[in-house]
Amino acid sequence: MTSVEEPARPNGRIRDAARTRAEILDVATQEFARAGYDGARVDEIAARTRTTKRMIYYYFGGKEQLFTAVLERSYGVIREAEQGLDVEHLDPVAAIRRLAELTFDHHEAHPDFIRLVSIENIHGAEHIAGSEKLGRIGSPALDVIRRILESGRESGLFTADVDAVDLHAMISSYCFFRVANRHTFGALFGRDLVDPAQREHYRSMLGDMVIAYLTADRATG
Amino acid sequence: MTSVEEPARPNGRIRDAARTRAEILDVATQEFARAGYDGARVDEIAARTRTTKRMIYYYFGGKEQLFTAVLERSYGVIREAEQGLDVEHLDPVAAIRRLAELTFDHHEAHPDFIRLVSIENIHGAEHIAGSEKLGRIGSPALDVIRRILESGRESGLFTADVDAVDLHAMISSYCFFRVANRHTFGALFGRDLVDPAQREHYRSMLGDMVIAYLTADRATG
DNA sequence: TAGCTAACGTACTGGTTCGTACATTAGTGA
DNA sequence: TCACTAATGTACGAACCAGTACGTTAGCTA
Repeated sequence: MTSVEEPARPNGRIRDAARTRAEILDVATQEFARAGYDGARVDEIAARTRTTKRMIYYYFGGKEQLFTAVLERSYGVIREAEQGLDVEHLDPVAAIRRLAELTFDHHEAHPDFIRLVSIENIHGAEHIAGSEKLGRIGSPALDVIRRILESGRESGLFTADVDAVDLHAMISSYCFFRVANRHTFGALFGRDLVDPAQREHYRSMLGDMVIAYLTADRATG
Repeated sequence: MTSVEEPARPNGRIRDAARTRAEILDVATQEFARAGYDGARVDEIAARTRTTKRMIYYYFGGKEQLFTAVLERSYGVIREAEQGLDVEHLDPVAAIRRLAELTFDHHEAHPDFIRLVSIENIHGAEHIAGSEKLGRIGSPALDVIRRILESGRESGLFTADVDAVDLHAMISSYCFFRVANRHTFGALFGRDLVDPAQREHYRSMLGDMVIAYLTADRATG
C-alpha cells in the first residue's frame, strides 16, 4: 500500500501515468475496504483522487478489474513482508513463535487488507481465481514454516506430525479473526480484541497456543 | 433458520402473517449471505418468496431493518444450540474438547450465518449495535466455558490461567476462519479447508490445539 | 517546432433499484 | 351479515450509478 505523495505542482494537470494509476489504487483500496465490493462507488473513488472516473476505466477497464488490481497489490505487500522473514537462525521453537508474532503484527497493521480478503471470500474468491498473478500464489511463509517444522521434528522438540499448510491456517485464523471480527465480537461481548492495551496479551497467547500444540504429548485428551 | 413448509393451498392468496414474515426472512438470509448487504437485491428477495416486495416494507420497514432481523434470527439459532450444550458431566478436558467440537460442527453446518457475520463486520457491526435484541447479547457457551475452566483449574488439570472470553475467541477463530476464508485459502493454497474427507482431521486438530494450550507447561518457548 | 499520441476531462445515458402511492381482498368481531 | 382492519397486490417514480461518446491537451520525438 505504497502511498502517493508528490510535490504536487500548484496548477493545471500534470501527466504522470504511474502516479495517477497508483493514486487510483490507493483510494480504491480504502473505498473497497470501507464499503465492500458492491457498496464501493466508482464515482467516490474518482472524487477522492486528483483525476476523474474516466481514468479508472482508462487504466483498469472497470470496477471488477479495479478490485482485482487492488487485491493483487495487497497480496503483493504481504508476500514482500514474508519474503523478508528472517527467523531460521533461531531454534525451532523460537522461530515458530517469531513467525507467529510477525503474522500477528502484519494482520494488525493492515486491517484494510483483512477486509478485502473478507470481501473477496463473500464473492467466492472469483477475482483471485480470475487473476493470473494470484492463482495458487501460495505464500513465502509456507516454505519457512516447512523448514522450521522439519528441523523441529528432527531435533525432537516437536512431537506433533503437523503439516505446514495446516499450521499456517491455524496461525492465520487467530490473527485474522481478531481483526476481521473485531466489530461483532466487540458488540456482542463488550471486549475490543484490538485494544492496544491487550495487544501483548493476545500476541503471546498466540505463541503459547502454537508452541503448546507443537510440543504437546498427544496422549492427553 | 427454520424453513417454512406448509401444505400450500393451490390457488389464491392465503392470509398468514407469520408464514409470510418467516418466508421473507428465509429468503433474505440466503440472499444477503449470497451477495452481501449492498449486493443483495430487495426485488430478488421478493421474487423468491410467494409474496411481493410490498410485504417486505410492510413487515420490516426497509432493507436495513430486514438485514437486522436476519441477523437477529441467525444469532438466535446459535444461542439456542449453545443453550442445549450438555458437557458439564464430563471431566474438564473432555468437556472443553466436546465444546470445541460442537462449535466446529455448528460453524460448518451454518455457512450462511458465517457469511452474515463477515458481512456485518464489513459494516462495522452497526446493525448489531442498533438492535435491542443483539447488543451485548453474549453467548451461553461463555458461561459453560467459565465453569469448565474453573473446575479444570481446581483439579489442577489446566495449568494456564485462561480467560473464558479469550478461549471462546480462540475456538471461534479457528472454526470461523475455516468456513469464512475457505475460498481465498483454497484459491491461494489449493487446499479446501471444508473438504469432507479432511473434516475429522481438522476437527481433532482443533481439540488438540485447545487442550494442549490449556494443559501446557508455560515455561517452554 | 510540428505533429503525434498517451493521458486526461466533461457531459451524458441507460439500466437498475430502493421505496411508495394507491387499490384490493381476506378474515374477524359485533 | 356487515363493517372494519390487517394483509396483500400493482404500478410507478426518482435517485443512483456503472460505463461511454466525444472532445482536449501535455509532452515527447523526429
